Formats: sequence, structure tokens, C-alpha cells
Amino acid sequence: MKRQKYNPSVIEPKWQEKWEADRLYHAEEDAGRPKFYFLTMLPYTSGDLHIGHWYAMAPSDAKARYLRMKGYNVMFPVGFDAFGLPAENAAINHGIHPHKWTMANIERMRGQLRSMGAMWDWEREAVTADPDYYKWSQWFFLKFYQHDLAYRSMAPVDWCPNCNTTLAREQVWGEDRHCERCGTPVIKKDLEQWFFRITKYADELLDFGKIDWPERVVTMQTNWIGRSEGVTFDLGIKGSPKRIPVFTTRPDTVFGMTFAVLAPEHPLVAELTTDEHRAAVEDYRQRARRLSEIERLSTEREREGVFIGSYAINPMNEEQVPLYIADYVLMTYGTGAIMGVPGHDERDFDFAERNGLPIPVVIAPAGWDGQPLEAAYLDEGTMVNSGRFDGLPSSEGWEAITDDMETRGVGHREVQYRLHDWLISRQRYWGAPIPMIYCGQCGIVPVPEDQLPVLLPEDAEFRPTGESPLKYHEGFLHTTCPQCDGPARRETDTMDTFMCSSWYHMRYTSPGYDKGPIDPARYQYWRPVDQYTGGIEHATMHLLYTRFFTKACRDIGILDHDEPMLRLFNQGIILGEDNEKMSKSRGNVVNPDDFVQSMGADTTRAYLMFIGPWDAGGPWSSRGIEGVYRFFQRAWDVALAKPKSFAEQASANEVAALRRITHKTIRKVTDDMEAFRFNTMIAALMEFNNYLVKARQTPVVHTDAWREAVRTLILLLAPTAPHLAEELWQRIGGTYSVHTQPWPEWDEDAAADEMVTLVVQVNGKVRDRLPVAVGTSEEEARDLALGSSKVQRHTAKKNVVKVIYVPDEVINIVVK
RNA sequence: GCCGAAGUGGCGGAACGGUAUACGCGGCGGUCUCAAAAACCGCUGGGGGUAAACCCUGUGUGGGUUCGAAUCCCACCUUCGGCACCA
Repeated sequence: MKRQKYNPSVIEPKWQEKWEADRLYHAEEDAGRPKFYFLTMLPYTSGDLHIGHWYAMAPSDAKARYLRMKGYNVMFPVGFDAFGLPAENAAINHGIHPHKWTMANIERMRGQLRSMGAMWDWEREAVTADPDYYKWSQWFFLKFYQHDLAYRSMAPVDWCPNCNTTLAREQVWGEDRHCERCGTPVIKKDLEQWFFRITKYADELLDFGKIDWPERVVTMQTNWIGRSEGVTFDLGIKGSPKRIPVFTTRPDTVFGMTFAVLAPEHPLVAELTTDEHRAAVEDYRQRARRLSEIERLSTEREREGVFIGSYAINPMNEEQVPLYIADYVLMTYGTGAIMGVPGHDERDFDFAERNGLPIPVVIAPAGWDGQPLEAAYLDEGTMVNSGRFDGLPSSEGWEAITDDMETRGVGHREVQYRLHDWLISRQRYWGAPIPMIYCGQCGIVPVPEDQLPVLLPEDAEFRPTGESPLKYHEGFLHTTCPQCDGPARRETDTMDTFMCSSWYHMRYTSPGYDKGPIDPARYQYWRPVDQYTGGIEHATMHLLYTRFFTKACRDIGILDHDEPMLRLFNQGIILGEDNEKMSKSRGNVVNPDDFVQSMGADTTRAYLMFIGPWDAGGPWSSRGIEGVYRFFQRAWDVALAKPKSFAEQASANEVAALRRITHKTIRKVTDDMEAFRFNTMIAALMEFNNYLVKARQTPVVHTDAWREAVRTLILLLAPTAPHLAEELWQRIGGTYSVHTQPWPEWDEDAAADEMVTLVVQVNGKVRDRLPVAVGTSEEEARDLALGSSKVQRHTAKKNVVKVIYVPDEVINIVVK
């Protein structure tokens, strides 16, 4: 009779069904056990599950399973980010309703996700496009509105002409300022839109003290928030009582101001432009405006500008300087106006050169000879040409000038941020309607809570026109004012989907709860997320928004903690076999279903973990995956193949050696699991297995140590290859389920080496390797080393100057 | 331009300042077979030497620190990622 071979296509579906029938992975609150909330960023309902999803999820699942075996009550939920432009665009292209399209995708993806054999608790699934879900997204919006964290404002906003909607600043990427979704360069539009006051939390968002996140994300968020300390002070205007506030981080350079610049859109431009310059100014403003509406491809833009005829007055020395407009000054940062200090600012330097303006030095670099400098000097130095501040180090001048301005009431210390408020309005159909009503009598009126959800009408025409499709749905648009019962109109824009994904981790704790977004008691048990995993691309979008959301909810009184996710791990990107990003046009897309079918989910999961460091990503290899498949086949044989009989007994040494590698492997695998080093973890399991393949041909195969080794191998494999481990566990007579077994512990004594290889060096070069007992003394090691003929060859006729001995590692003999 | 990360065999990648290249892929040789595939066993950085012993050399480049450097320091080169008129 032939022994059964490893056959994943039989065992994988079998165990998946059993696990589901047994609700093996359903997590309930249990005050008696430490909880662990393990979360992977929820997938977008784009269609098929691709290998990138597997790369993000399979290692997460392995880690979550490991933590469960370690004794934690682990919650590992999954759901779908189901609203958004791609769904809508795809639906339009296929002539299907977005709802239908999305739900069909979800159905398909559920099946594909199940094929992974992950321990998701499907009873907690959330779909952001379900009315039960977006009702609470709307509820949060109302809370934010009540607490002055949501406001409506007319502002120049980013508009994607392809997606036909506004975007948040975080969704505009790259040098050419393109749409994060479709790549089209965005344009500016002046529109009345809804914003969330994320800037109120700028300083708190810069504090990462309560979370353990990758340095990379911390840096990106810090740069994105862009905090600058400086001074806002007023420039006077010759012949006018008006003042122009300007912001600077270098008040110490104020005596070097030789001009001032307003942004072209600055509100004072019209008033301060003299008649003789009006035509040129108007012309420039038109051009600047058009420039922002066409592609901005030139990186080295000339710093042009035009004089508007007025003069600004420097409040420190009452000097008059010409006032310009130039598009290198942005209306969206600071006050939209600057002092021009060409001696100590690169942009101002270029501008002054171009316009023939003087470039005085007011901060002298060390050893300055009094001559003009060739470029703007940006560092600290000694103040010169600065009146009574001359001779001060610039850092002291900074404080002295600022104090002077504050005393005289012309300026004050101020902090500016690059971060803008979060624009959440979208002029598209497939999103959660913003629950607001506009009444001719009462103005802006929130939809009362008991009228939520504001349902998305199924029968709307959802083609993108640049305005919300809901605007043309009469039944949706017209309503009555909740305050005066008079005729009123609904807000027709929908919410940014990042609003929906800012709180999905909260919803998982309380599936189906209908008295609020979360059941406080259940939330209390699970919160916060202990470990979050997902792609780095969300560093300044989702990961920033959800932190803001948590802090806002805390201040409103909905939550009692400051941060949503304590630890974060960003996996890398899986590339095609050609080492390029996967794309249909390149034809290098890997379909996980193919490999699941031929080699199994366990193999596919394990191979993805084996490729390299998880945060590094790397190229897929269809040859490489076969190595993992072979490994599992050999593991199957190691555990199940009938051993030979031996006349002799295993020696104590053989048994000790087997136990040593068993316990060393437990230690290595545990350490690597903890540190997300899945690639070396699997390498250690392979080494262990290779050892067992050989040991199986010796008498140790009939010892308790062997049974311990096999049992250990299966347990250590369980997080990585859950089906294989369950099958082997059952076949060796283990009690169901392997996934509820405790994680093995290693015995330091059993893992300890008796002998080590002592590396013998002469002048740092390896000359010999000697087997020695652990803990060999220096004298003994020295005698052994000096006695080695290989060493003597290099020490002959030379004097031993020094011997460095690192016990159990190396002995280095220094000769001259 | 600024900030960050990384450069190791033919390939993916291992290496608390202490045996460079673990583990896997590929390649070469062998066992089995009529043959092939699969499986199994052995070898596999480069150069010299006789495929032994042994010697030299080698972790992007050039310096430095150290008994000893892939690892630490300095400079540079390259690649990738982020930001980019942010005053």
C-alpha cells in the first residue's frame, strides 16, 4: 500500500471548512485572558485579490496565529473598504451600478480570502458601504460639526479633472501634483467645501511618544505637518494706513529686506497697485492663474514677478522697499506675503538678481571680508548692517528682534504648519452622503441623529459631471428643514472614503451594534489596536487621518484614548519576476489563485514570507516557491514516513544533539516571530527539517527526543502553514486543534552547546578552526592555538605580541 | 535641492564588531531509469595550485578607527522612497 503524499488541494479546503464550522477563530471578550487586537489594513473592493493582498495579509495572519498560541485572546478581523472612486469608475465603464459591482467583488474576494486559510473572524466583518456602517460615518460627521471640528468654507482646492472631484491635499502627489488615484495632474478651483479641523491637532499629531511606529512613517508625518516657528509682523505701506502681515522664521535677517512680495491672489493687491502698473499687474495675475491651471511640469521655474507701484515699510528701520507680486509666494502658506531678504534666502536671492535689487549682507559668516557674497548665506553668523543689533550672534538677534517687535506691538511669535485642514467633500455618487441640509430660512442645519442614515438613492444617475450626481436626483435633493419644516435642500456631496476608513477598527469591536458606532463595553475590552500592518503609501493619508479621528473622538467624549494603533509594521511591495512593479501592461502580474491551486495556500503564504525581509518587499519567483513546496513535502515525510528498524540504540550524544537543535530552533523561531523576521524564521525551520531528514535514518528516530522534535516542528509550522500543521498534528495523534495548542517553550539547557568551533586568527586572519568545549579557559585556548601547525606556520620566527581571546568565539594571536 | 533607506555569489537573500555568503533558487557531477521527469546524494564567490594540502583575494568606491570591519566613523558614487518655491 502506498503511503499518502502531501496533497494541499485535499487538506486545505477540508480544514477550512472544519475551522469555520467550529468557529475556531471567533474571538469573544474574555476578561480572564490578555487581549491582542491584531489588524491588517482592510482591502479595497477593487475586484480580484492579487498577490499584493497576500503579501500584506499572510504574514500578518501568521503573526496573529503565533500570538494566539502564546496565550493571547487574539482578535483578527477583516472587512471591506467599499466606497470610492475606483468602484464608481469601474462600474461606469462596465455599465453596472456601483453597488452591484462592489457587492459582487466583495463576494468574490471573500472566497479568495478564505482560500488563504487565515484566522479572520468573519463574524466581525464590516463593509463601509453598508447603510448600517455609513450611518455611523454620518453620525461622526455630525459630532464633529457639533464640536466645531467640521466646517464649510470657500477655498482654493485641488480638483482632479479626470475623477471630476475635489481631493484632499494628501491625495495630491508628486512633482506634477497629480491625483493619487488616477495620476492626472490636478488643478485649482475655488469651491465651497467641507473641511475637518485637523490643523487643530497639528502639535499633538507631532507627538509620537505613545506609539511605536516605524521611523519612516514618523518622519513622513512630521514633514507633512511641517511645523515652523517664527514671527508674524506687519509691514507698513507708504501713504496708506494699511498693514501687510508677513511671516518669517528668520527675524534676525529683517534688516536685510530690500523688497517685499505678495502672492498674486493676495487680497490687497488690487488696492495697492498704482494706476501706471495696473495693466502689467493684471496681466501677471492672469498668467499666474492660468499657470496653476495647466500642467506644471517645469521644475526650474524662473522667479519672476512685477512691481505694483507701492512701497512697504520695514518696521525695524522705517526703510521703504518696493512691493512686488510673484508666484513663488503662496497664498496658502503663512500670510501670503513675505519680506524679501536676498542676502539670506535662496529664492529671494534669485528674485533680486533677476530684478536688479540690492543684496546686502546682514548675517556675516565666520571670516567674512565685507564683500558681497556670491549666494544667499543661510546659516547662523554675526549680525551686521543691523543697527543696534550689530555684533550679536544671529541666534541672539533672533530673540532680541522678536522681543523688540512684540514690545512695540508690530509683531508676535507664531507657529506655522504646512498641514492644511482635511477637505472631505467629494462630488461623486459612491460615498456616504454628508448629512447636512441647507434651508433658506435657517441656513446650514444638520440632519437630526434619529433621521440617519441619509441613504444613498439607488436610482441616481451616477455619471461624473463635475458636480455631485445627487444634485440631479430630485427625490434626494429636496427635503424639509428639520428646524422650520420649510422647503430645503440636502448637501449633495459625499464624504472622502478616508473618513470611512478612519474608524473601521472601532466598528470591528462591536459588529451589528445599533445604538452607536461602538458598544462601549466591548470597545473598552479590545481598544486600542495592538498591532497594525499595512502599506507605507498611507503614511500621510489614512495613518494621519485615523490618528486625528481618534484624538477628535477623545475630545468629544466618544473615546478614552489618544492613539488608535500602538504598533505599526509596513510591509514592502511584492514585485514581478522581472523585478519591476506588477502591471497588466508589463504582463508580469502574478495571480495567487494559480499557485494556491498547484502548490497550495500554505506554500504560497510561506514563500511570500521567505522571499526576504517583510518590510523590504521583493521580486516574486515561480522557481523559488518550489523550494518551499519541497520543504513541506519533506516535512510531511519526516513526520509521517515509517522509520527503519535499527539493531542498536541511539547514543546519548545523538539524542542530546537532536534535542539541542530542537530547542535552538524554538528559540530562533520565537525570536524571529517576535521581530517579524519571517524569512530567517522559515530558513531556521528548513534547517531543522533538513537535520530531521538525516536523523530519521539513524536510531534516534525511535527515541522520545524524536517525537518531541516532530511535535515541535509541527507546532512551529502552525502559524506559517496552518493546514499542513493541522493535518500532521491530527495524523501524529494530537488533539484538535493544533492552533489552540500552546506555543512551545525552549529549554536553555537543552539548547546549550557543549562544543563550539574556536576560530583561530593570526594578525586578524583566520588560520585554523578548533573544536573546543564551551567555556574553555584562555590559557587552554592559547596553548591549543599556539600548538596548531596551521598557526605555527604563520607565527614561526615571530614574536607573539598580544593574544585576544573572546571565549567560545575567537582567539587572535598578534605577532610581529 | 532637502530628508530618509539601501548597495553582499549567477539570482532572492543570511551574518550581537569575531568562521562572509546561512536558507532557498539556479548551475555542475552522481544514484535510480531503456530514457526523461521527479526524488535522493555530493560540489558550487574569484584567482593560483594538481578539483589534495596550501596561498592570495573578495561585501558599491576611497580613506580611517580596531587585535579584528559587510557591520563603527569620514568623503564620494549609485539605486529606491518621500517632500519640494512652506518664507
